[in-house]
Amino acid sequence: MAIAKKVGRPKKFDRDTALMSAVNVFWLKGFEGASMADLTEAMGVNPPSLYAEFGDKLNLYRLAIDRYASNDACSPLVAFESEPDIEKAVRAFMNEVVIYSTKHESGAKGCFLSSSVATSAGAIEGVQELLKKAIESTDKRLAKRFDSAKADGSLAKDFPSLERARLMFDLRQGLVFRARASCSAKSLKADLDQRVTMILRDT
Amino acid sequence: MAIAKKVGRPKKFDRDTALMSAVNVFWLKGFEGASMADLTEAMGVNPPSLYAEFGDKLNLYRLAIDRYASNDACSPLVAFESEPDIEKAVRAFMNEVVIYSTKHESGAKGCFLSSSVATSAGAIEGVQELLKKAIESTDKRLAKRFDSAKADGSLAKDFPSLERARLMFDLRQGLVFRARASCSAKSLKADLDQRVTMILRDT
DNA sequence: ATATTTATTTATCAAACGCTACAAAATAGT
DNA sequence: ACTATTTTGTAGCGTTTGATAAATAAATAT
Repeated sequence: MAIAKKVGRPKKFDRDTALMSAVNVFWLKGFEGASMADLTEAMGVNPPSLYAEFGDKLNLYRLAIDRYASNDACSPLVAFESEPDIEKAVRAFMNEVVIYSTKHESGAKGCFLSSSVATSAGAIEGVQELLKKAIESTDKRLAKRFDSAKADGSLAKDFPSLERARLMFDLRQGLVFRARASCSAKSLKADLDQRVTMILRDT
Repeated sequence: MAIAKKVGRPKKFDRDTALMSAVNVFWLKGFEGASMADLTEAMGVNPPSLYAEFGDKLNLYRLAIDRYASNDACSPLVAFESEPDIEKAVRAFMNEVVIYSTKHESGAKGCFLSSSVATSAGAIEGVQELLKKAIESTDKRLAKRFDSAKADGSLAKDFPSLERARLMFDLRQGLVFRARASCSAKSLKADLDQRVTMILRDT
């Protein structure tokens, strides 16, 4: 029933595509830095349609954060989860982080949450909570992969999954911050080997 | 000759104090999120005086970034540099990062550069460069302390100072990001011991 | 065909924004 | 005391901003 025909003039835009365009604008310019004119243009949605579909600017922002944070297809996470060998998986994750934060198709550097949304956590209602949830959820998602590796014997039974998940995620923030400051992908990969070892080292 | 009396009505504000107040406002609200009304009020400087002293909003922002980035008194760095024992120094650094990013007197969470300036690096001329310089300078400042420890024999001669400096700084970004999302200081200290070990481990 | 529904388009609105003119006030030099 | 110099305080300038009213267009239902 997803494509059930409705009465009335059809929408000219796809909701999810438009929302992702909004993410890109907010990512590049921040909440206050992104004007409604920027958004309507990038999304291909006129102001009245935008307000009817997404509510006001703040609500659109929250929806954009939610859309981005709950993206199962986040490439570093997918790389980490889909590679069977745990060492290669960790390496693939870090590698994808570098690619993602330096060469995103939208042109925006870094990560939407850590390079852009973080700012608004200081002043905009509800953003802190969204960020916190996203962090906890990512920690858990990373830890789950370590748990799988423990289950199949690739990692020791006492491997501290959650601690190393947090470590991996924190290292990621460092890379992403450097990427936002336009450090080169090459420089970000300098310490990759050592960090993979570090993340997987026995206790 | 610093306090040489000048002709004309004296200024009502101290330049550096006002600049630090501007840092706090930008830290909390971001560049576009901070209005000139917010700034003039927090700084205790009327608009005409502000423009005469600091130029326009963008110039004030650049000055604020520079003031913050070149602060020799940054408490985590000072803690790291002043503690003679290298292990205690690393621990003190991480500990101060947690305190600094969760309990700053201004009420702002995180770090001005990584939680706030990073956003504007996407759209505001010159900010990327300022950020990159601040990162490189901090990497080097941290590495210097490791070099001292190598010189006095506390660390092995082949200890990779710069690599571990980058590691320490990247881990810091992770903590700071969590702090901005209002994670508790206690939760940020959970992995402190393991991370100190990690940073100092022999190659 | 006509009515009903929904979305689009265009043109704006009031409010907030960054910024500045202007006159009063406070200092030092003579 | 008077002049020159500099900063302050107030008020308001022209834009830009987030958001909307009204008319038009495109679909389905009967």
